[in-house]
Amino acid sequence: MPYSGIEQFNTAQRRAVTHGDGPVLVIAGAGTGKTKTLAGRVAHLIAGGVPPQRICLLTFTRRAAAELLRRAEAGTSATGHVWGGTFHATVNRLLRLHGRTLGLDPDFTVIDQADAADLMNLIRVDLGLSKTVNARRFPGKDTLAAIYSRMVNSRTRIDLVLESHFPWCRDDSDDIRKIFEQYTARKRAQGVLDYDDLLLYWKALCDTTGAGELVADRFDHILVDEYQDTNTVQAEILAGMRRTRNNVMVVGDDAQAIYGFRGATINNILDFPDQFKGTEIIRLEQNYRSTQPILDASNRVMAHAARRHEKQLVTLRRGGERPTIMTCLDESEQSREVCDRVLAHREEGLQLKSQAVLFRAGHNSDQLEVELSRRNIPFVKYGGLKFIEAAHVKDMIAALRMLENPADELSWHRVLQVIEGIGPSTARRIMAAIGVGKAENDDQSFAAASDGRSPLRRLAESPPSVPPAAREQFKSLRSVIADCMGTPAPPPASQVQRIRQFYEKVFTRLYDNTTVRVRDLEQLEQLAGRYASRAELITDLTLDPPSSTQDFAGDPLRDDDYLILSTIHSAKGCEWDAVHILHMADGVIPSDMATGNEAQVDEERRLLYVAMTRARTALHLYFPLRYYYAGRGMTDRHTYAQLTRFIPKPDHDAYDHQTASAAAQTREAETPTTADGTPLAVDAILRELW
DNA sequence: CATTTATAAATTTTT
DNA sequence: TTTATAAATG
Repeated sequence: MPYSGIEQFNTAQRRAVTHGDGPVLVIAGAGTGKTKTLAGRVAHLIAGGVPPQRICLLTFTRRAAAELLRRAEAGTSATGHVWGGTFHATVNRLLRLHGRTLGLDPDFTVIDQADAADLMNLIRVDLGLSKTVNARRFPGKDTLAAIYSRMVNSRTRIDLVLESHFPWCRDDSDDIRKIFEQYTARKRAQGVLDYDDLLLYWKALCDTTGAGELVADRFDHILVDEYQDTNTVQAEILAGMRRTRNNVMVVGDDAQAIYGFRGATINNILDFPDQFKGTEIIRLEQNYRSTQPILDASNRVMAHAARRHEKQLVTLRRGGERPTIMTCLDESEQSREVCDRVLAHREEGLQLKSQAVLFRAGHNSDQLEVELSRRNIPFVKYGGLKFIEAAHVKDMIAALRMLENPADELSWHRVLQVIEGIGPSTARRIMAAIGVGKAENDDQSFAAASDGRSPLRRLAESPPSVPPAAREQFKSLRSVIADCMGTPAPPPASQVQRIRQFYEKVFTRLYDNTTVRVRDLEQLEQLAGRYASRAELITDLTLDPPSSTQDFAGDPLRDDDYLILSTIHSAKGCEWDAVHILHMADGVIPSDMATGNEAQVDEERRLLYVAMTRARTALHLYFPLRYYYAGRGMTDRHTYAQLTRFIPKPDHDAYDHQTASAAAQTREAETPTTADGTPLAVDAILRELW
């Protein structure tokens, strides 16, 4: 039975949708209907008789997967069981089924990057590497996690990674190696997997005789979205999954590769035809999203890239305004201008929801958020500070994970220290006494604590002594654990509730604005109500966390109109009628931290390209002239910024240049025009005081 | 001796 | 906003 909606696709899209067997590489420029094509492909396969559960659709984010499946469903009747999601979420499911063949306990728990960093830090302290020596500090935990992740994901030797991306850590390579050794050993011993492990285990699974074929044969078709942002391990996984069957479609755009920092490599796209013999290459170059002036400006940004990109997108959308570059005096004027323009667009009939403000780094929108709140303009921020990163949420997840996986050193370490009177060393002592953590590797002291009982039983039956101040709370923690471990175990929501009650007493001492935090945990409790098992709840919270409290169903804001604020990275794959891009200053874009080599600068350039090509009809770039030195206290010391190097003089005719009022006035003030030559900068001086 | 409190310093993007 | 060190406290 042919797929019915085929007439809605152009020729190239149709080739992709109706492609038969064998490998396909789809090069899909920005706004060329990539999502629609992928969804159509899935619908076509199902209509052609492929059982949905034999299709695996790998996407970059969970949001992308949900959107794709929603659209695919619109084309057919039954798509409920397509395996869709991120690489990480997919392998999580696979490992619960097949992990045992790798010697992996299927009850493993997963830690995110922040947890990984915390574990690194734990080891760093153990090894005595956390101290400052000769005014030099050992790399921080986030740096360590970043080095490790890049090393694994690009499968590059540590020396090379340090040399090319973390040159300031070169001298510490021996100690870094020691930390990594311990890190992997402890994870292994404790049944804990980090994000990178998930991918490695998938690859290992593919390489295992028997299990490898079994897993690969689950799927008739594998489709991968955003292939330009996959890393070496992911490419190896794909190869491993397609050793015998070669039905595979990858979709991507080399001009939109923006995840190099995560080990992604453009070689995956370039080498795909070599890796899979007989690959058909399809190019989608017809843009349906943006007006011509917006595309012109975007194409010219890319034209200066060191590595040339073959395609120049063309659009059918004639007419339209040139993008504007709005020069502002400083960041606060930028915030006011953005608000003014957003509201002006709304007057013209564009909903707030169809507009977005994009920026390089999460904190770039801080001032704007204040201004938006002041003017009562509702907004939702993507990719900023996340729900899951809040300390009190981490506390809750640590407690749940400790119950689920009592060997998990990291969680015990966190939970125990919540109690007044228990700090790092008492926590360590307790953990050693019940047989958690480092003791596992240290046969001497472990032998003393090792009597075959689990840490939880030991805690219940022979509790270690604690300082007097901690006794009461320690007792109540033990009773929480007992309640949650009862048989049958209470449902996840009840466990969350029980833990929350314990934390409520503790939070007043630890944090301020306790009420807000407790409310967050109440929402978490509601979320837990949708889960039958604690394991599933924990995994979802780690692999697919609610991006903010607004993500919870039933939030009144959901139905309202609100402006989107997003980092450029998180805006990937999205589109809006009007797009506002903040901080077009050199040093922000490209980021000062990413100008080390040409490859890094090029990635920043692609980042700007991605941001600009999100716009359908209106594109506004904002450029603050002045940047004040960050620091506390009142200081008006500032530097003057340069417009981003990605828009050089010869390209200025692609934009409409405007100057915000205060900036214009300052410009006048800097060229004295009064008769007596007195600078008329009084107003400007006063203004700077605000 | 261990914990808590206070103070000074630091750099981005995310599954 | 987090994080290492020093001083204060139990």
